[in-house]
Amino acid sequence: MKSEPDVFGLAHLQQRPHGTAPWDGVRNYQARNFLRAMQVGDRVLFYHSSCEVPGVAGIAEIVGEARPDESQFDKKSEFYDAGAKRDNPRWSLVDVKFIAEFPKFVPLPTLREQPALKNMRLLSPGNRLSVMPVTPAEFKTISKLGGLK
DNA sequence: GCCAACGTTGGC
DNA sequence: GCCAACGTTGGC
Repeated sequence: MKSEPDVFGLAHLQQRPHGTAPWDGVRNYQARNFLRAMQVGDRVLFYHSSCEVPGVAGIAEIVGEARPDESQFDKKSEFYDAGAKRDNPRWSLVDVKFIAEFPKFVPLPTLREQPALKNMRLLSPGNRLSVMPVTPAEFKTISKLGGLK
């Protein structure tokens, strides 16, 4: 899952009560579908985007499966969607919990150097999805680079 | 259903 | 700030 560290980084998640926050504001259908496929207990790589050094900062976990994202109905929200209907919500969110910050931040160029990650979706050209799947092997590789087992 | 225009994301 | 790669919108 991607987020801009200046807006909501891994440190922000850690500081929340119980290290938990709703992952709202996803407004892309593909990303939404990946959110809806998530299950409680799924581990998440927390990626920092649009910043000085983009890369993976650490690990989070899904603690609440997909439910309607209330901000789609909130006219004052930047995520308001006039097309979303109460009886058939268009956008979902999941609840995410902080697990660990990597002892070693894993910068994007390092990810690109790894042969084991050459097929990773995150690294494919033009990738703009803020939520995307990761294989167990990719997860393991990146965790090791980050200094965790 | 096609496609141009436009907006957004995100690395650099 | 630039630009490539999308996704979305709307005219036709």
